[in-house]
Amino acid sequence: MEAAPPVFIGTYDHSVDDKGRLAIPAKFREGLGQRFYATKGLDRCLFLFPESEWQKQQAQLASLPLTMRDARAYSRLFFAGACECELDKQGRINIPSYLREYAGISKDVVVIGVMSRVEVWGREVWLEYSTKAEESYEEIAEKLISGGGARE
Amino acid sequence: MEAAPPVFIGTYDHSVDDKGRLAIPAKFREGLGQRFYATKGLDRCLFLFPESEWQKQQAQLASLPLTMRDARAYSRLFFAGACECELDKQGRINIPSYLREYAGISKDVVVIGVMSRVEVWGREVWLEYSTKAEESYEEIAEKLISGGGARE
DNA sequence: CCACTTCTCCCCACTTTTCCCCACATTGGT
DNA sequence: ACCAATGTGGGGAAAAGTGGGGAGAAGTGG
Repeated sequence: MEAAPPVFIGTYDHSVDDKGRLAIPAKFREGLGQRFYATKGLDRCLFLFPESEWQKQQAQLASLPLTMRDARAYSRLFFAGACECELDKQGRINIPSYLREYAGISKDVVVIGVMSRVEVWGREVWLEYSTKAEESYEEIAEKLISGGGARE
Repeated sequence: MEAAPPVFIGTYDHSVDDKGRLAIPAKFREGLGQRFYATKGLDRCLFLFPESEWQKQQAQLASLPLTMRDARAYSRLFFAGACECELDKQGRINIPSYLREYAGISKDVVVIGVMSRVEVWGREVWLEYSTKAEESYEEIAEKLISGGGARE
């Protein structure tokens, strides 16, 4: 049993082969475990959650009132888009076609660690997103770091 | 046990070899520890944080909500741009290619100590930056000091 | 109900990259 | 001038990423 929640960091360029298989970066394998969950993420990427984190997300969504239109819509996409993944002997998973389409994944993908989750992006989608985001990176950084940073 | 946070100072000219390895200045090794973290810093340089300092940054970002677009973008860049580093027997680390590209590092680098963190610069980038900064050194000083605070 | 096609999964093999170790060059101090 | 410590380079073992073939399961049509 591992009580400490895994922290995923780093960027990895990988590729999906003709059979729809994607090798999970070795550094993420231990944290994700043998069996984990993939679903439609925000901003046209895929989220990969380890079992424990998946439970959390699930619990969080379950607490939303059924009456909220947006909550319903989000839950539907989140769960309908989900998929249980299992690593094969080479450390790869199969990404179902509907997830590949959602994320615009054909061959070249970027796998990134974002704290408690792993994200999978189509290469071009990621380049566009990250380029745009970098523009405001320093701006936000200054706010966050000077705001609540070293002191306090 | 060293409770006192390390203070890094000084400038060192080092080089990255063909395999992407960079020798950490001996004076920084104790302060950084055997295992530490590298991230995309501000102004096109890399930050190296000792474990404790990294934890602080991480904790700060963990509290940001997933629902905020800007927060998501920042978390992604921060964690995707991060990397766990470990000193080899010669006191070197491996700098992943995406970090080298970000900082414009090819061979000649400058490693500087800035209080609680260590920074790694591409040589040319550093020369340009420091030259420019030196010109306005006094100017900046006046702003900071007479202003009475860091912001505005 | 049976035969065929299709898809999935598992295993093996190859290529590339990463990591670890040893050896040399250079610097600074005694 | 010698020794010690630091910075630099390279070679070899191990691991990671990638690709392809074949057995088995599932879906389809006769």
